[in-house]
Amino acid sequence: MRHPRGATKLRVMYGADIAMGPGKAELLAAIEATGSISASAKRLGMSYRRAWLLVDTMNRCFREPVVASATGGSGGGGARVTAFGRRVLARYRAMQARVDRAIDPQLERFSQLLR
Amino acid sequence: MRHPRGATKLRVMYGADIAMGPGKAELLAAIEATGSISASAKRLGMSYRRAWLLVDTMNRCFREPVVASATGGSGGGGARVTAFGRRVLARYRAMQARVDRAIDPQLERFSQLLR
DNA sequence: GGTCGTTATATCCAAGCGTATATTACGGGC
DNA sequence: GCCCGTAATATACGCTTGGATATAACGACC
Repeated sequence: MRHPRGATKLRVMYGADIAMGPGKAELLAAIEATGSISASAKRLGMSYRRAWLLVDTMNRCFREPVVASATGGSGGGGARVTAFGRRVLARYRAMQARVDRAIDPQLERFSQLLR
Repeated sequence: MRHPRGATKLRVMYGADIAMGPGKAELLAAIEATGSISASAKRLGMSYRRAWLLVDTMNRCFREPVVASATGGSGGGGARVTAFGRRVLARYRAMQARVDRAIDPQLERFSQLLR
């Protein structure tokens, strides 16, 4: 099996930048789980800077923020995925799954052309 | 209409590099039309270096070369898309079209979440 | 054998992306 | 009011990508 988790990567563009993609979806899920950008970055093995930039891009691309963050307070602050953000994530994943299902048999055949 | 030519980009990976994607497909079509890598590069507005690297990557990724090139000779040489390469291109485009059709209505709805 | 246009290759440079690091801002809790 | 951990921001560095340029190799044609 050449593509365990699906070999297609769905990227939804908004102008020049990627509004939603595999990395941003994972990050969103991590923030939902950890309640923190820095903890999510650590979990996903990326720098805090990168994680923050991804969040910033998402918030700029969508009509409403997908992540709401707070500085200070108990625990120093944190970040949470908004209800809107959860909808975005769910719909993105549904699309990704639909693409995978639609393409799977053809991709299997196409992969046989590879080395 | 936010995605005139389809907003999805299908990239087929082979290890670390992209065996086939939108750019390589366009390049393949250009080579088929012009019979030359340099002419195709000019037509697509990319450097010869880039075009050559894309061709090289494709030839390394697939079981058989998708482009056969010749140095010297009448016209200084040239490049042609092999029969195998035409099959690769046709199948890739079929997959891309299938993805677009499968995802179109959902993508339309998803795009409404964007700014 | 010289000419010609293309492939193939090497070198240099600029821009973008990502990491690492440091610093500041923030606000609840003690 | 101080402490703490996180968000937010800035800077420096390395890596990769792609363009511009130069050069060599090649082979049919005259």
